Amino acid sequence: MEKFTDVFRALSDKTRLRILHLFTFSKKELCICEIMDSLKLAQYNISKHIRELKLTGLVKERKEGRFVFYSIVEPKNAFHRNILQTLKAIPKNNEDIERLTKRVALRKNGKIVVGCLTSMGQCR
Amino acid sequence: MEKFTDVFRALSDKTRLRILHLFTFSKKELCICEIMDSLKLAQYNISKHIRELKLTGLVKERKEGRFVFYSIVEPKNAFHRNILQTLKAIPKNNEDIERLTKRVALRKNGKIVVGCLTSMGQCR
DNA sequence: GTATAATATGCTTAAAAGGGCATATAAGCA
DNA sequence: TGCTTATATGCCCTTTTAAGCATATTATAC
Repeated sequence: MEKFTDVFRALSDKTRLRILHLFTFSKKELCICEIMDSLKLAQYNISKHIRELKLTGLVKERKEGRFVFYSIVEPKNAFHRNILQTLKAIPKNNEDIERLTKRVALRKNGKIVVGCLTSMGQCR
Repeated sequence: MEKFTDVFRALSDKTRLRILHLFTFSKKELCICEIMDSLKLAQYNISKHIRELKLTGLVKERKEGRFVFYSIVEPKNAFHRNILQTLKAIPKNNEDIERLTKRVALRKNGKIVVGCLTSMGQCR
């Protein structure tokens, strides 16, 4: 039961929902700098929230060089599937999506070539 | 968005999930004393948690004399429907269900005739 | 190796949440 | 009216949580 409440707790935060929305919209792996530029939040903030999402098993990571790519974990049971379905029913923040679209467009052949643009936090 | 995070927050508590499970299992209106006897928790505790569930729109109440009957609100949108679907995918606490079954069996023609049995809190 | 960029994390503080307990409110009944 | 029972709520205390800030870690490039 604890595990289930933990998932709900992870979803009970506005920033974490915004992060998850970026994933479900883009259907891509995203790195921290892309997320922080999309949400206009500090780097440490994104990192911490992503950590929560990772701990509850909603998000996974893949390291590639200096970057870490995060993405949604494919559901492995009914509960998990229902959670993702539920997320789809939540209206997304349009500004976030717009910024994400622009940000991802800066990739060259899928590779990140532009670092953090936002000067929030200390990532530049 | 706030509204959505509030629903998730409401579900991020073990006791509240146990309460909701009683409703989804019994498909009935339940009163506080039946819930406290089923979960073996103090009355003030149940009252407070039910209040949260009411505030987030997951549970509604109907007053009947000295008793207040609570029940699940019928979903009115996709998000709400998905939430209830998600709850179904969570394993229930068997002891709770067993106690609830016994407790509800004490009703006479659907009327509550036995008050709080649990001596927790101050309901008796 | 050194500098730099991406990400993680420890510390502090403020706000929220949950349990325990006492008490308030409200309705039925003697 | 006064008592009892069902439910609600205010207060205290402890724990958790999230943000801010500084700093640590890791990998790349020079």
